[in-house]
Amino acid sequence: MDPPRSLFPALPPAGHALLRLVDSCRAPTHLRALRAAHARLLFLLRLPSHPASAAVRVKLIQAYAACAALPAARAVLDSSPDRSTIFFNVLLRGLTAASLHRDALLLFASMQAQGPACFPDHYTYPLALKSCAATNGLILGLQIHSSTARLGLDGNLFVAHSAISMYARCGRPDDAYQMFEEMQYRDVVSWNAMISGFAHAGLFGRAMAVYRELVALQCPRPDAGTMASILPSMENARIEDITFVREVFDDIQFKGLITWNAMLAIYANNEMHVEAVELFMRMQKDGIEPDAVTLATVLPSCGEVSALSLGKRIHETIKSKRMCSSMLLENALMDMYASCGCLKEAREVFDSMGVRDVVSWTSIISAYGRHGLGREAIDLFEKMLGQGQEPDSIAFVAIIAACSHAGLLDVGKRYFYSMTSGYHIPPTVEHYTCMVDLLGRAGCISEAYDFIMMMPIKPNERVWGALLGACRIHSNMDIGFLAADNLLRLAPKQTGYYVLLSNIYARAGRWADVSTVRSVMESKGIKKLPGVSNAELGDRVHTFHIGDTSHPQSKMIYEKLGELLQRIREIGYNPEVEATLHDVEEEDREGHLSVHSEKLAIAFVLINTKPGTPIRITLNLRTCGDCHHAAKLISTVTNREIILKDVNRIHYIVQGVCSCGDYW
DNA sequence: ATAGGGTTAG
Repeated sequence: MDPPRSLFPALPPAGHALLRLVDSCRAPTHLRALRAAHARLLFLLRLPSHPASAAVRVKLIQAYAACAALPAARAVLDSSPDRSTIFFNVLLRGLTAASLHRDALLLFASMQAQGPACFPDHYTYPLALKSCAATNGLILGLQIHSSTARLGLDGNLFVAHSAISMYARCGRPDDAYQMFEEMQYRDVVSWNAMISGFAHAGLFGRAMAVYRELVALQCPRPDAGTMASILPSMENARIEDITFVREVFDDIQFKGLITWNAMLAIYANNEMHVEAVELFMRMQKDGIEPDAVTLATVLPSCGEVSALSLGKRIHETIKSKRMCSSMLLENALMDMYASCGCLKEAREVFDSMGVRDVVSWTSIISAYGRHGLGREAIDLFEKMLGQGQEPDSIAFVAIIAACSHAGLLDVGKRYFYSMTSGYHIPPTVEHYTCMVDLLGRAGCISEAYDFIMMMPIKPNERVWGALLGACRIHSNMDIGFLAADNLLRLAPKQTGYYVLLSNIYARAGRWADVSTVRSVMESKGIKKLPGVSNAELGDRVHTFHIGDTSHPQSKMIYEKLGELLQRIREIGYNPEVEATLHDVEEEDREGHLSVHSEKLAIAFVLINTKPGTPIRITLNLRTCGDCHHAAKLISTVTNREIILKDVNRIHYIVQGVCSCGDYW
């Protein structure tokens, strides 16, 4: 579409064509074309004297900013004799879009001195307030907000919304809410600003309350922005809130990409990976074209439910749309493949990458680590250093965890100590947890305990949990009880710890402590996370719970499982009653063990696939010793590879041998 | 010719 004639009175046809070209320059790769068009415009119009000059310059500033060439955009502004507020507004927009908020605020501050033609207006203030919010600049934000009031601009919705957002993000959520309540007229963005404001202030409950109030009002209607605004409040959300948001989502008439992407992210952030995958499938059925954000959101969920064929289809989509230049997607692909046990494919993605960042390296290092291939992880870490890529805090978590999974005690320790000595990266509680794990699994229980005692930060539940797990493996009850008591005192949120605690105490006959565990769980309202296994078949993910009989093929699955258990008993399987991590009544133990969700999922895949097809299962807990043993023997008698991803690592089982070396 | 809320990895 041509720009309005009135703004470009004396522009020849060639000028219009050039302006269209300028408008189409929206990415750094278009910069050459933009410079060329700029040069030809200069020649054609003999800028700056041409009557259309101002409007052309505004377009040039906009285009340079969109191409991330901010100095060039600035140069156009500086060289304009006829500059006015709008020039500054456009450049400000470019700076805020590039997150250059300090530069934006400096530019804003310079406007006043340029004279009345360049005074900030109702377009300028929202941008300036946004930069205050992003830089936590409450004082400046207050000053700017009071300027808008002096100029009578505070009734402008754009100004009001950016002020609400600024207050909420600068630690004044109550002031934000007061402004919101005092507004004469509110549109949907007013509500969205308040919802996201509370979210960014960490007040998730208040964000949800405002969200529910908006929905109850029926007017204005929630939109894509509403979905995106509630998203950050929905980490570990209550299931009724998620269901509620889903209903709102279903009611949104014209769902754009952001609406879909936000709903996908809500599922993905709440461990509802099957729902995320199903929503993605529905999205495709409805003919909505996914973008890079969609795919980066759904790929981790594919990994979490072993949806390898969907993951591969997404990979094909990425290739066919030439999205592969996006590092974000390549990194997500590596993780998806690794979670599905496809180390080779993960490595192929890594090797094919033109540019790699620390996230890419960390992804491939942790892929090897999760597979128990510590040596390869170390080689890659060293290669990363050799190529001049600086490791960061998370890269060290990955390499120390890799050493831990492979039992490489000394190397792991060396990496831990090199963090502070070589890289000035202070270890976080994550690193300490990995170290306790590393020491504990290697059998250095008392060293691990001393390590915790000397930690400069307060050990959390994961640290004590790692020690307790190690004590269980190595049957060190003295330190085990110390760890257990500390863990119990922290009233951990992860339910798996209660099972671990309960078992430890029960094994020692400390029944009083067993009932304390139960009462702590009850008083904190902690419900056991039910064990769930997932397996993909065709274009669906099938889910199994412990003792599940709801699957249509349930009868066949149990028959198959009975047959399998019979066959593996013949080659030495004996249910490890004591090793169960699921707490069940004593007399029911052996019966219960046979129906752990991972066993059901294995039987299900065996029934429905051709001989030799690998069996990919994911489990949302740590696999228990009994299922691990059974899976190894099943892999032998059925001649199948079993790839079991649990919360901690990947068990790649071939002919009765697991990649974890029975050490997990 | 310009402005508000908002989605993506280790």
